[in-house]
Amino acid sequence: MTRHGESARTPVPTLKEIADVAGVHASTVSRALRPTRPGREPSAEVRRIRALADEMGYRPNFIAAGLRTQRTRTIGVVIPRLADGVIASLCQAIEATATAAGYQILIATPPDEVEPQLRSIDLLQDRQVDGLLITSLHLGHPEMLARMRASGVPTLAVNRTGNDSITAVTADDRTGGRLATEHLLELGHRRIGIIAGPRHASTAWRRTLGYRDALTRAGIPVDDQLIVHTDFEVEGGIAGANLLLDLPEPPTAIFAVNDTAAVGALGVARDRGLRIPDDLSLVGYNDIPLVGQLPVPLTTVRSPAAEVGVSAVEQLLLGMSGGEMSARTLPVELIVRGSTTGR
Amino acid sequence: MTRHGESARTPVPTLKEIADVAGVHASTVSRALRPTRPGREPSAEVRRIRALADEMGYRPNFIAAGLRTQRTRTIGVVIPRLADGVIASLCQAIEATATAAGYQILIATPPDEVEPQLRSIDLLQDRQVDGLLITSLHLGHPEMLARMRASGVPTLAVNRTGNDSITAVTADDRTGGRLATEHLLELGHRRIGIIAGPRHASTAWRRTLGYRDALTRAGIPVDDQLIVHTDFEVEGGIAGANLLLDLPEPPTAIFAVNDTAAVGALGVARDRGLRIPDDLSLVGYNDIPLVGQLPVPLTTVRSPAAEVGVSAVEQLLLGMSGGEMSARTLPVELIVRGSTTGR
DNA sequence: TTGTATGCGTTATCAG
DNA sequence: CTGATAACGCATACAA
Repeated sequence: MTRHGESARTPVPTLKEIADVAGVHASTVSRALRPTRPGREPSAEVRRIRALADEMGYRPNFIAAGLRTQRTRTIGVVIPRLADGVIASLCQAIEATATAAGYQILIATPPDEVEPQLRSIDLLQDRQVDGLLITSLHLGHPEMLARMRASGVPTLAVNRTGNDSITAVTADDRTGGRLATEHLLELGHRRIGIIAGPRHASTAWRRTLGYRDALTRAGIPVDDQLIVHTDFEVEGGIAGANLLLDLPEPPTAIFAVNDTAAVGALGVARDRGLRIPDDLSLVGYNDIPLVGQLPVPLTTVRSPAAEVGVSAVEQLLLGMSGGEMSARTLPVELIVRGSTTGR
Repeated sequence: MTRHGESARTPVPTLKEIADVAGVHASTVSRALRPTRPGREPSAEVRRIRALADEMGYRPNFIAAGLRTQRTRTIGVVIPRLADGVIASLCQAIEATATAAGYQILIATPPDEVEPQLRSIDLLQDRQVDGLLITSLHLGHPEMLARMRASGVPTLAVNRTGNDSITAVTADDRTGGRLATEHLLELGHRRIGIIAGPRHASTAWRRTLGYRDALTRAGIPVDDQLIVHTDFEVEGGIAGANLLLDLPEPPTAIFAVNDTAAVGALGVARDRGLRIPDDLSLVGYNDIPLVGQLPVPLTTVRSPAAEVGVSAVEQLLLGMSGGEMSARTLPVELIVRGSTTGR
């Protein structure tokens, strides 16, 4: 009877078992199995051992190797809201880049609150990850930094910024927010509402900062009534749009800081009999694949989620090999489609 | 200088270091730190040791413990197409359930091809995962089964079925496909096209099977021209809809086996000047949050992605504790909205 | 190049 | 209940 209670399993052989069959010492097998230095031919003995290991179905035990070398070839990823398509794209890019570099990723996708996220960091560190990627919404939280520092594991913020003391790879959200708003201003809109996402999410507030930038540059005073905070989901878009459109002096255009919320706003417009873009202009953010195919395709800002993931892993790999990680801010692009028009 | 080249890090203390300070043996610390049996008070000595460990910032090393116990408290998840929102929801549910049970998840999201997926399975097994969840599209592939058997690790198919020899937790895709098609039949449609997804994806072909079921029951011969295979993305929906609508005798209704493809079809309808639902009825699949908010909200089938994830982890936990895993097929629900009408 | 010995941090077994 | 010891599987410093 085996540990898990199954019956017949072919046990994976260990180095020692290979060695016994080969008539050499385990350490010899260990050495024979490690990659030959480039340019050098493996000796006949090495080839023999490798063939035997292969035949016996040898597979290295990463746990044992990790204990010995103090390197697990594992990257921890703390990534709340994984169910969101944009976040998932980011995650897939992280995984692909890590895998290509010989790393695996250990994922935690805790709720959007500080405590669970701290627990996630601890758990990943307990598993001796070689590096840590964090897309938390609460990076500014002091305890967060303390935890990240504690273990000395190279840690990088992805898609978010917190404190300056942690290196971050993000998209240029502030510019994105400004581009979206400037586009509406150029079309002649003067009352522009913004569905601004959660207060504690740096992506959201940086896009909102860009919105403020644009208005300020245009000499238009910022009306705080026009800034509504909600969540990133469809429901948030619905709630936000209703708040804005119920104002005594409602906006003629709405900028939602993500596409999902923009679609929620779309539903509200539909229910109120407002035509897009004639009665209301709408701008989203992220350019998720769906929004280009809507009956009225959505004007939006394309944010390079996959590139952010790739770049983050690259920086982290650098950090893990003793180098200095540097912050990256990747460019975004305004995609003008049919949901915005002049007035 | 530490391994990774940083300077000042507070090294995490080991059991031995705690023991030295406490003036006891490491094994005593180990025992003191494991949970007291419920109902029993921890002794004064145990409390003293725990307080000291806490004060010194002790964190258990899972790698070392795993080597010793042969249990890593890790579940491997092979989950292609993670960038898809539905898959990501499934993944998040898996993670949450696993975390709640004290497990972490190691993720691989390989491309939709056999070879990379086999590699993913091997890599996860090399890391001594205690159990394996696989949402591969290629579960039928013989090599796939061989690999899954090889290590004796409890393995479960999620969201897919392959061969009967592997236990699976899925949604009832066949019924879903039938419900969608029956709805269109009841509305009077007789030429119903289906954007049927990839041939090798069991979810897709089971939904297609349900489509065939419905037609057969209604005594309507299946016209193979009306079944077009594409991918799961927006682009697939566009290509599929174009193929169908270019037929000499085009369908009056289209059933897309996922919402994303349905939105692609929506774009095609828009470009061709076809009104939904008057000129063309459209049914999707999954009920992603967006589609309820479209100008014409989409009729679709709600598939319980999160529940599938939860149930899969529950079954796997059962299997890992020596029990017998059993197959689950979770119910789906037709959601009728505005994109379908009679003719 | 090969074998020997040691240790990574933990837990299980055994004797006291 | 505690301490000592061994072992998990591997990698490496050192000696041969």
